[in-house]
Amino acid sequence: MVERMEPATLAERKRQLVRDALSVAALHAFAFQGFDETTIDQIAAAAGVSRRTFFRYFRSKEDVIIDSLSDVNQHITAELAGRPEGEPPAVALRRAFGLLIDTFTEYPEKSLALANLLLTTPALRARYLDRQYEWRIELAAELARRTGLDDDTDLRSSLLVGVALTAFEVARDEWVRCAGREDLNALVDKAFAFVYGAPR
Amino acid sequence: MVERMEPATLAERKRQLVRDALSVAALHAFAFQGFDETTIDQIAAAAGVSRRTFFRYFRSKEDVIIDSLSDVNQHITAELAGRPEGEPPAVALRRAFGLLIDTFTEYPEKSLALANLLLTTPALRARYLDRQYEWRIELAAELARRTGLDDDTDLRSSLLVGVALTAFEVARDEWVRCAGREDLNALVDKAFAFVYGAPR
DNA sequence: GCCAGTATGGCACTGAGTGTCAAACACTGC
DNA sequence: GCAGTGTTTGACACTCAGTGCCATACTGGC
Repeated sequence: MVERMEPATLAERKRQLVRDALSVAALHAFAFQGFDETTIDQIAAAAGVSRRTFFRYFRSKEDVIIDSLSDVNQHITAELAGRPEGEPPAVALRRAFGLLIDTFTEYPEKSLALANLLLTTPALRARYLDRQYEWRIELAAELARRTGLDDDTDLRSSLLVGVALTAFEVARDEWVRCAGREDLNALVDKAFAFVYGAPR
Repeated sequence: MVERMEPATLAERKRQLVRDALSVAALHAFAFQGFDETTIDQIAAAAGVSRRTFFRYFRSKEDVIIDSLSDVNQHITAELAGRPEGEPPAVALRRAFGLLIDTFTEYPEKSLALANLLLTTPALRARYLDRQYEWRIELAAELARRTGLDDDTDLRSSLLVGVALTAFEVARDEWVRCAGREDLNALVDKAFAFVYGAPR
């Protein structure tokens, strides 16, 4: 989940090493003693760097989590961009979200733990929702490009993305609520079918 | 906007007086020198109280804004609860949001300034979105009660509320984007018509 | 006028986040 | 191998957010 392809230079690989060490230390501390109870000093110490260095890699404690989600979001956006041109927006969005669902169902316990942490820690949830808000704008721009609409004068792409994200989030929340016992794909399908009731 | 009905006891009225003084001082400072640039010491000093007292009225700088929005949300939720039993969900939600739109169009400059502050200040936007998330759950519970559905086992009320809120937010964002030059009611109607496309 | 409850201010403390600077390190051409 | 350049790091100092604690002042009822 944290891994990425090897960069060219040694300096960058070293930098990535420190970043990963901080991520791992942070996630471990969050899981072990809670998010709010973990101080940045503890994370830095566990990763073997100074507090000041932590801030050279992450803007805040929250960003350790949020940044990794942004990577996934980026991935989904790229997937949407790669969907066939003629595909209806709702279908393209559903397919793109499929990637997200795959990462959820591939590591169910980890995903559930992360989602619980995200949704029950106020500071974290706020930052997460903010990130989703920005993502919604990015997705809408991509959808507007796909359909050839002017994103500025037309609300339709924003609405389509907003509705799709709502459907996904409600389905995911339900999946988290039942501790992953229901099938996430089926839940999302049901939610999409409901919000996109009649084809458009 | 800040006003509320006179409480019985004198102590409560006095308390409200301090709270209002802090609100006014904060809003003035935010407008005058920006949210991030305003310290809590400045707000407290401007309101004539100590920093410690500020925290006895608001949990944070953000909460000065967020708390007032929560009051409005509460109002809308009550309106939804009061809509006729037989009214379809989408219509009831649209009518309830009408109250919100009224407060926007009644004080357009103030609302636009507040919305801009809210959407351009990261910390504030995150807190706002978090509040909206909680509100969505409250509205869904109310809608479930109205329609006699079990909120836990049925995603439909959550989805209906989510879709309505998305429609409203996209319309409002567009209204803010065009600096209030378009009619907010018309924008929201258009958004609702699109997301609830076919009757269900 | 006494007593209980509450509001306030002052103080001290922890923790987040930032600017600055000097030392350590790696990478280049010579 | 060596000097020069650019980057990473740790250390220190500082501001500000947020909280606990306690002494004081004010308000109510009796």
